[in-house]
Amino acid sequence: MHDIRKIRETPEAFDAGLKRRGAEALSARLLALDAERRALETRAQEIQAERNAAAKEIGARKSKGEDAEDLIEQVSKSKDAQAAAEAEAKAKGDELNTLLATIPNIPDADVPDGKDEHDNIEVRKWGVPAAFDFTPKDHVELGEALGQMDFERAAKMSGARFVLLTGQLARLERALAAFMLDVHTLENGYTEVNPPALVKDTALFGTGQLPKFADDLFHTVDDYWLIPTAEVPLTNIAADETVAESALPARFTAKTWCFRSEAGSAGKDTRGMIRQHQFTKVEMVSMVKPEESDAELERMTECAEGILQRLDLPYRTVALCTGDMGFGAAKTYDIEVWLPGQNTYREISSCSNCRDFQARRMNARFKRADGKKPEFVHTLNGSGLAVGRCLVAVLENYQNADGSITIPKALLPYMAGQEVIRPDA
RNA sequence: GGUGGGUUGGCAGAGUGGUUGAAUGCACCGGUCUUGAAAACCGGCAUGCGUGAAAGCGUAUCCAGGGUUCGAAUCCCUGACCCACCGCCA
Repeated sequence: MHDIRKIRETPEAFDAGLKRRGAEALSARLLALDAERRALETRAQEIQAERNAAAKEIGARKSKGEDAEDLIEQVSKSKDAQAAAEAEAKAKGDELNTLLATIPNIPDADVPDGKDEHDNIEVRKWGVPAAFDFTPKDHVELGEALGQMDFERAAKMSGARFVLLTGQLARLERALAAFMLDVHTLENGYTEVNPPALVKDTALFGTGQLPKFADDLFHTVDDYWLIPTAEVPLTNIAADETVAESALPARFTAKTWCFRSEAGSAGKDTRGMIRQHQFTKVEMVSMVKPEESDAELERMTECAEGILQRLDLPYRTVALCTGDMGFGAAKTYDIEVWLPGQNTYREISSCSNCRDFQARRMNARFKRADGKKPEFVHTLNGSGLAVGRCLVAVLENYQNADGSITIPKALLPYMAGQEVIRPDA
């Protein structure tokens, strides 16, 4: 959500930012609504002030036992005019807010301009894809041959885009998530959270999924929404709160299921575990002071990359261009892991600085020690990592010629002594 | 799901429909006193919005939304949440 006062002050910069994202200039329309709203509000307040004064006078007269009928009659007349002005002001305000709520965040100055993912810029690359002396299989072939990854049975009960992991693969997924959580909590300073997976619409408005992207979400009949990412419950921890400066930075991590309708993705990544309606993800969220959010984005991205480094999975980090960034982000790094089965890098993490965009929507503030007015915090979120896709990466990168999977060293403590995953006996 | 009770400032807690943004206490900030501190005493102490160069002025806010009234923290209706008990339940 944007600050209308800031738009008032620098409308050109606002429109220029929208243009970089491929959106039309809106400041003129916003400022017209804003001016109308304020004029109507002032008029309503003037009428109200007169009525309040009259009501006081009536009270004063009555307490002295005097007659006040003339005033009562006079004041009654202004009632409709006031109600009308108030209603109009509210209508304009609603219109303004409705429009504001659908406007994406403005990209940072250093975000590369571009139309789509082809214009993203690689900022670094880590690791060297292994050379196989056989043709590497993709995770579907590997998992099904192991007899521990079953798309057909999942489809029987749930339809497309679900999977049933069993045995050692189910354990491997659990191991990955536990490993990530341990690193983030024990080494990276994040507090582990086990949050609700069903939330109200206000929470989704706060992080920016609503009102624009309802189609991407699952909605229950009794009006809950399934979270598409733990970013939603973790960031909303700060909603409607004003914390002390000393409480920042606040860092939270959670392993949750994420539920996405994938409404606009029909036909895309239909094979395998890459794009599912339900997947496990370990998420990181930070609330920081405005002057700290640039550094925090770098830090968070390093925390995510650290997981891949310790799993010895090759990856590259890209800076998203203006056209590929999410609604609430001012700057985003995607981390893409190497998948030998697809012979390409695929997104496994996305780390974003939302600045005060979400904080303003959910009213998340902090107060500096010097006692000045509360300010909005800056919020950041990043996957650390997408567990399902990480499982895919482990299978494809650690596969052996016979179809068995070597367990990455970092996961051995989580695998009950098992070093290699083989087909079920 | 049922019945009953509740929701007032940072906290606790008053508040006969009339000049109440709201008593009082605690906390907090400033001052007096003190070698220093404590105590005592004095004063201050909510937020949003509009307007204004500023001081200020106006307006709204006592869970939320409607209503009655010249006037609502106070009366009426609806809803949310909390607490207790009952039922059900991992």
